[in-house]
Amino acid sequence: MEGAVKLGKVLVTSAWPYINVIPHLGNLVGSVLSADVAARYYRLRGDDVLLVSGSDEHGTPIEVEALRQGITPKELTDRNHTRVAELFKKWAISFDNYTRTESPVHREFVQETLMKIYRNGYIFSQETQMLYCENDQRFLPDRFVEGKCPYCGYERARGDQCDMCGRLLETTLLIEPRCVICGNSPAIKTTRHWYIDLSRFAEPLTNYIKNNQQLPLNAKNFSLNWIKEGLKPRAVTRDVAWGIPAPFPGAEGKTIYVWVEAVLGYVSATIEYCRRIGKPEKWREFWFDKSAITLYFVGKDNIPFHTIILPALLLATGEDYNLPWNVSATEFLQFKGAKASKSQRIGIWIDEALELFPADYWRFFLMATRPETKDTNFSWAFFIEKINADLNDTLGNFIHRTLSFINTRFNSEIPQPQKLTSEDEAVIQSIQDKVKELIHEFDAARLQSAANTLISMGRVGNQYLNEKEPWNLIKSDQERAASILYVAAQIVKAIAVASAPLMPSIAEQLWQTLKLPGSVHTSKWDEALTPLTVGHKIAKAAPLFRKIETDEKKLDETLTKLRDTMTKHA
RNA sequence: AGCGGGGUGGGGUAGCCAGGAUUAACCCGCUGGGCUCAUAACCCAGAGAUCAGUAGUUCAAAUCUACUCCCCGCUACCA
Repeated sequence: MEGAVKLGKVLVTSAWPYINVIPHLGNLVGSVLSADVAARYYRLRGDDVLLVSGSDEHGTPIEVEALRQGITPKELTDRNHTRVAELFKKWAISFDNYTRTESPVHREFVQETLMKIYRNGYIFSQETQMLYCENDQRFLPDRFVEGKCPYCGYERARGDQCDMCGRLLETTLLIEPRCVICGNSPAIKTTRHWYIDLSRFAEPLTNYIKNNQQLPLNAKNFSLNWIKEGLKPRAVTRDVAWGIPAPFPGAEGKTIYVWVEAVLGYVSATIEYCRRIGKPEKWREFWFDKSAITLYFVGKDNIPFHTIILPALLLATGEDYNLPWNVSATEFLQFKGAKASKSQRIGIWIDEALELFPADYWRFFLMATRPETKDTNFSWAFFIEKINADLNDTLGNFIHRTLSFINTRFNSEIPQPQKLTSEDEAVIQSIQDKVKELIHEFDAARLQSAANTLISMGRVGNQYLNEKEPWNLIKSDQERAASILYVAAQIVKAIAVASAPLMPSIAEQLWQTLKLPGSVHTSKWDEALTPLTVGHKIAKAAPLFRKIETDEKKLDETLTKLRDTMTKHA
């Protein structure tokens, strides 16, 4: 059997979380979680899948946060990386490699690749003027400078934009500028930086984006527009101590811009994984084999880094890398109408969420509300609705009424059906159609629809049982009742497989209740449509979900309390 | 300001890029009915939307075009 089917290569990646803080649900939904759902789906399809990502840990905001806490940047990111990696495990994110930008493999790969691009003549250096804080001995990115807006007089305008009047600013125009870190007035200082000349890739990038059939509309339009407006050279170096040293001649003391290294991390993480499993050359299958699929899950704020910067870097190596096959870009998950903000306590963080409800509840909910075409809004009311009505009442109840019926009336054995009627066949057909629908949705990264389709399988089951009333038939026509439950049991099995990408532990629990061999996660998608054998004994069913009995107000209070105790421990 | 995305029954969403094979779909809620196997869960029927507005293209527009209003994001050194 082995080797009979050529497996598809699928590299699934997620934008690298920037770990100055723990991610919130909005960070998770479009990137890491979506990537995991997709990866789990492709594994079930039988593809050779690699899910990689890592912590993005360099740059000014990390340095500043470390300074605030009185520790070194490395101490900060060691701690946060460990914490975030643990949390992703609890969220059941099935990374093959969750690495970090401090990884030696990554550092070496970034430096080598940039030197390659440099030797190919796409990188030049140029002097520029930047604000410098003498007190902190640090160059200040625009957003680390505040001052009075020259247009509206707002006292806390940032160096790049005034939040009050919305105007874009030249940092040097700020009245009474001050360093956000220490409050002193910054000076203007000349410095040299290295730039990649993106404009030289305008044509290949345009062709690539136009011809990419998978790319969602938001990513496509945004990217084409960027190119149309004219690609400008982009600095690949920063005057920051905490980062990967720039390898260019004369660039001593400079580090690589975090986004440039983060996107190259997709490659380095693949290399690192393949070395670890003892197949150091295997990474090329994912990055150069033209039949391989590379799938990126990102939030809309970093579309250009994946549709323009990364492809440009890959093209600039001259090595025929695979460019992103799809960049699934989500809009934002808002919280009660506002953007998540740690300081204003708006939002829910991924550590807190798990203290309140099981990971699978969140996973399902987040996919069901995944902001695929527009921003969506988190509210407890909607969360409760999804968990109670969809998971518990529709899906969970169907599974439970079916299995417990088999437990009590058929001695926990899959009953022997008679010849199935056309109505029975129609229901089975309907479930097969749902499974096919799921395949289309997962293939197109339409994960929100997939969550709905999964629930609709429960609806089909509930309708079927209500219509056939096996609880009455069992009194008059035991054999007919047996047929009904046989069919219902097949639907349950299909649900067990189909729910695996979205709710891995619930799916596994169901798989074990059905007493099927091994794990649902090592089985195959086709199992969804393979019937349970007659006489097969199942375990005693227990409800898979519990209804949420509290209300919005109580949940908010619980969260606030939780937050206070967690802060104390931190 | 420029650019991108969005505005769809009371609430939440899909459909729009490739206009019509639908009476504008789905979930929640609401009204009425049914069922009692199941976690007071389930099922059926019904009310409720001229798809932000205006003008246009077309035999045909939620879908394409133009303009207007409102919300979100980005604007290249925040990451």
